[in-house]
Amino acid sequence: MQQEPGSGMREQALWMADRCLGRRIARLHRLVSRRFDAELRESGLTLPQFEVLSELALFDAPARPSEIAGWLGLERSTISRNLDVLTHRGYVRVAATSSTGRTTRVVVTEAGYHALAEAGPAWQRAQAWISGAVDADAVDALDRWLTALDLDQQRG
Amino acid sequence: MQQEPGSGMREQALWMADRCLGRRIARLHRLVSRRFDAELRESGLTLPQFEVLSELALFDAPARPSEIAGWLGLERSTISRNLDVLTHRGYVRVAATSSTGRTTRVVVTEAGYHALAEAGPAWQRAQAWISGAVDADAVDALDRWLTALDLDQQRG
DNA sequence: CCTCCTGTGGTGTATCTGCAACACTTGCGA
DNA sequence: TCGCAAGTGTTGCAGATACACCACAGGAGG
Repeated sequence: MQQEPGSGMREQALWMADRCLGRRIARLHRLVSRRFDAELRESGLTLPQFEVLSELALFDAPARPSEIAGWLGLERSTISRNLDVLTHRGYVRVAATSSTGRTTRVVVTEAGYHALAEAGPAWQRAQAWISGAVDADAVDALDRWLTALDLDQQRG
Repeated sequence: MQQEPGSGMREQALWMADRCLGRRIARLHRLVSRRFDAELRESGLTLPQFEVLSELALFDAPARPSEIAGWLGLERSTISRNLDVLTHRGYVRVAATSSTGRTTRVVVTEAGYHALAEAGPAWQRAQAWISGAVDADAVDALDRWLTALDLDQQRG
């Protein structure tokens, strides 16, 4: 610190780099995302599309696009485009529109449920690979993390 | 299952959607990534750039691009482009090239360490937000997950 | 009834990533 | 020494995402 300003900087940089959570979570996401995409490719679904379809199926009622965006942590615009794709394929159906033609509520069609079911084996392979790598505690930790961050984000 | 083929499909789809790990990890990544990018923006670094710089700093020796790609779970091509950007900004320096001009080894420059240190406060805000959401066990679980998947991927 | 204002859906643009393909290098065995 | 195979850095291309922005809807208040 006295004669070597670079030395202190370097120390701090290493400390940050070593414990950076963003780095680790991003790496986990890339590993998992690639695996899911590779497995799901044969079914024609990407992971984000699978996510949208899943959330919509879980909600089990006509949902507004902005709701879906909030659940998934995705941008509203991204949801809008993904819904376009899914609607075009017949997996999702517009349940209500405003007077100007904007879609206000969407639901999963029978074909959508069928696509999800058809992706089952591929999904299971990816899921088994990931869940088999660790114990159940890790999954619980992941869920706690998500709910905590969600609550925190809603407040601020 | 007898007269309602859609019923069984729907059940399976909900089961998958509910426990899908890809969905949850992707959501966590989006939340975390957005936060880091937002905080780091003022320092001019994106999360991936920060990751590359960090790994390189941790390695503390001239590293080959493909090594970095392996550590981060990123594509070689993505590393190549990010290194271009970082080199152009002076944060990274090419330490060795082949006869055809390909970069074979890179190191962090003094300016790179300086950039990392300068991003410290912003990084700490994002890091505190995320790590403050859960207990230390979750971080351990995350690390276990990464090492397990990494080992599994190296084998096959 | 009108105006403001918040929230929402959609579009344009820039950027980034991965995949596929290419050129080159490195190391091994004939 | 000469191929041949595996690995590496780079680039073209297609796809997806986020941010900024715009147009519209639904209330609150005058």
